[in-house]
Amino acid sequence: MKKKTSLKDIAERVGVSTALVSYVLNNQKEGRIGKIVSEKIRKVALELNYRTNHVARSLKTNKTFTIGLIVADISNAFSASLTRIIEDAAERSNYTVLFGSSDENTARSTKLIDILLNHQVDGFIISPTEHSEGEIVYLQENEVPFVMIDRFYPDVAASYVGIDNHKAAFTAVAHLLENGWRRVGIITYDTPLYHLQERTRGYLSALNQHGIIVNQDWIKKVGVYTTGNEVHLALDQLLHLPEPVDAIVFASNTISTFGLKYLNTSQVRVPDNVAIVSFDESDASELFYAPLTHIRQPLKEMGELATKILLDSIEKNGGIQQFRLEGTLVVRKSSIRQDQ
Amino acid sequence: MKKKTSLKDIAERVGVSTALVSYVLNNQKEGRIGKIVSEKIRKVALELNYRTNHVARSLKTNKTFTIGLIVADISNAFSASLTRIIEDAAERSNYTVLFGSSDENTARSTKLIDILLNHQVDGFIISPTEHSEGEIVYLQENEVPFVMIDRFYPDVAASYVGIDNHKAAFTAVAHLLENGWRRVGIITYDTPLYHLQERTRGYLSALNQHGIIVNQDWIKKVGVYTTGNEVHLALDQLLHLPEPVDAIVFASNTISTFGLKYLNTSQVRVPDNVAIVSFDESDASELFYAPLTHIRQPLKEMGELATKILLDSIEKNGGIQQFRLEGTLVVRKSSIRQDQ
DNA sequence: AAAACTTGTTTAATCGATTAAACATAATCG
DNA sequence: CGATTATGTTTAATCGATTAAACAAGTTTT
Repeated sequence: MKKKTSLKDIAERVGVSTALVSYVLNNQKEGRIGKIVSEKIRKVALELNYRTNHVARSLKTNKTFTIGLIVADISNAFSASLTRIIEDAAERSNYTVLFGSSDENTARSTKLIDILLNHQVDGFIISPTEHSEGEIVYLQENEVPFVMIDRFYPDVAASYVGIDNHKAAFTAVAHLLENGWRRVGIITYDTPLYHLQERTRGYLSALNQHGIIVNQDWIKKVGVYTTGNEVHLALDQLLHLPEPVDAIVFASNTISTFGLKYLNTSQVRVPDNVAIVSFDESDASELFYAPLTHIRQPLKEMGELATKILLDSIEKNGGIQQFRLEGTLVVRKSSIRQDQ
Repeated sequence: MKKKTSLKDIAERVGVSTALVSYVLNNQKEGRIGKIVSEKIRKVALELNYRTNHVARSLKTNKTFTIGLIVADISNAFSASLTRIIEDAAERSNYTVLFGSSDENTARSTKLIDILLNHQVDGFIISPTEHSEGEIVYLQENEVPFVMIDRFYPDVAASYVGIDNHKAAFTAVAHLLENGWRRVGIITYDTPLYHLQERTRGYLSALNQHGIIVNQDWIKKVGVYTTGNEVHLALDQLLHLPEPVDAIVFASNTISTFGLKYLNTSQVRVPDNVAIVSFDESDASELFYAPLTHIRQPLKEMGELATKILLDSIEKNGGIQQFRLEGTLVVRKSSIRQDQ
C-alpha cells in the first residue's frame, strides 16, 4: 500500500505546524486562524488527498467511532435485516460497524466480544447466546456501553430492546383458538434463553386461559443449531400423535423455514390438515402455498432504538434503558380454516 | 468506560520495562527472556485482564487486521451468505470485518470505501456498483489491496472472483429449450454492470444457437433498486404479449423473489403456463409451490477464494488473480413440463 | 586475560493526530 | 504610553504498543 499523506506532509508543504493543520481540518479554533493559511491548508490537503488516520486519532481521543455488533448468524434473514437497520442508523451518526456471528455458541460469542474489545469498539449491540451472562456482566463491570437486542437476561440490569414475547405468543395462540383450532403444538428451541421461554409460557397461558389441557407431547424442542432434521422429526411426531395436533406454532423463522420446506414436500395440507403460525417473517411467509400467519417483530424500531440507546450511552453516558415493544400478528391463510 | 490496563501498568507492577512486557506477551525473543520474569508478566497480565490495544498496535505496525467488505445490501440473502462466508474465512486468519451496504449506489459506495479507508482497513472485498470504476481505479493507483466479488469491470486489471455468467445463462436457457419451451423471456436489470450484461448475452446466444429469433419484447429490464412493482409489470407484459412467452429467466434472486411472490398470487401456473428458471437460490427456490430450477453460484468457494486472494495480496503482495467459477444448474420442478 | 559470545533487560524513537499551554505580534483601552 | 486583549501560530506532551539498538553481566573461547 502506498504511503498515505499525513498531517505532517501537509504542514511541511504549507510551512506551518501540524497543530495548525489539525485545527483547520477539524474546523476548530474558528475565527482565530488566518484565512489565507487556512485556505492553503485545505487546498494542499485536497491536492495530496489527505484522509485522517482514524487509528491515530482514536489512539489519542480514545474513541473509534466503531460499534461492535454480535448477531446469531449474519446469513440468517432476521439477523441480516437487523444488521442492515443498525448499519444505517450507526452511519447516520458516523459510526461504522464491526460485526461477528456468534452461531449461538457461547465460546464463539466470548471470543468475538474479546476481539472487538481489542479493536476498541466504543460499544456493543449484542444478541446474546445462552450462557453468555458472564461476558455480559463482564462488560457491565467494565462499564463498556452495550445494548442487548432481541434477547436479554432478565436478571441482568442492562439495556435491551426486544418484544414482549409472552404477549406475542399469547396473541398468536389465542388467534388459533379463536379460529377453532384446539390441539395446538409448538416447535421451539431447547434452550434457557429467556425470550424463547417467554414464547412457550405465552403459548401455555393462552391454552390455559381457553381451558385447554396441554399435552406435553405438543411441545417439541429442537437444538439451536438444528439443520432441519430435528424440525422434520418434531413435525412428524406432532402430526402422528394418537391424537395429532391441528395447529402448530413455529417459534422462530429458522424453524419455520425448515418446517415449511418439509411440509411443502409432504402430503399434509396447510391449513386443511394443520394450521401454522410462526414467529418472524421471511420470504417463506409469502411464498409458501398457504401464506403464513406470523408475528411480525418491529425490526426497524428495534434496530434504531438499540442504536440510539447505545450511542446515548456512549456519548452522553445515558443510563439503562429497557424496551419491550409489541409484536404484530399478521393474519394470512395458514391459520384460517378454509371450510368455514 | 473504565480505564483499561496497558503494558505500562503491567510493567510497573512487575518492575520491568514495557518493552519486556511486550516481548513476553507477543512471544518474541523466545529463549532470551528470564523464565521467572516472563511468568510473572503473564500472571500479572492475566490478573489485570490485559488486552492489547489494537489501535495502538495498528498505529505502530501500520496494520489493522481488519478488512473492509462492501456488499450490495447486507439484508439481501445473497449478500448475507457471502458475508458470513467471508467473515468466517477472515476470522480464521485473525481478521475482523468492517462492512457496509452500497445499496447499488455509487456515491454511497464511494463514501463507504472512504470511511473504511480512514479506518485503515488492510484491504477490501467489494461487490462494486455500476459506475464505481473510478473508486476502484483509485484503490488500484494507491495500491490498496482489494478483490472484487460477484461483479467486476472487464477493463480494470484487478483481482476478482465471480462465475462465468455467460455460460451460466446459456446453460439455463439451453435447458429450457431442451425441455420444449420456445418463447423464453428474461427479466434482468437495467444496468451496465458487466456480469448482468453477460447473463443477457448468454441468454441471447442460447436462443440464437437454437435458431430462435428473439423478440425484443421478451427482454424486460427493471431498476436495480426495484421494490417489486417493476417486476410485476414486467411479468404482466411478458405474459400478455400477443404471443406470450412460455418461459422466463429471472436474472437475480431479488427479481426472482419478487416475481414468485407475484406469481403466487396470480392465476398463472408454474410450470403449466410458464416455466421459470432463476439465478441464485433462496428459501424461495424451495418454498414456491413449484420448486425452482436455478443457477447455483458456488458462494462458499467464491467467498473463501476472494478472502484468500485478498489476504495473499495483503500479506505477501500476491499479484492480480481473476477467477470465473462455474455456476451449477439445479433442476427442479419449475422448468419441467408436467404433461410429458 | 582479552576478545567474543550469551543471556537478559532497558532505552528511546516511532507511528499520526490531538490539544492544552505557551508564545509572538498586533490592536485597543484607559 | 504601558497594560490589556485579540489574533494567529507553535511547542511539546500524549495516547499505547512496537522494536532496533544499546547496555550489562555472565560465559566461553583462544
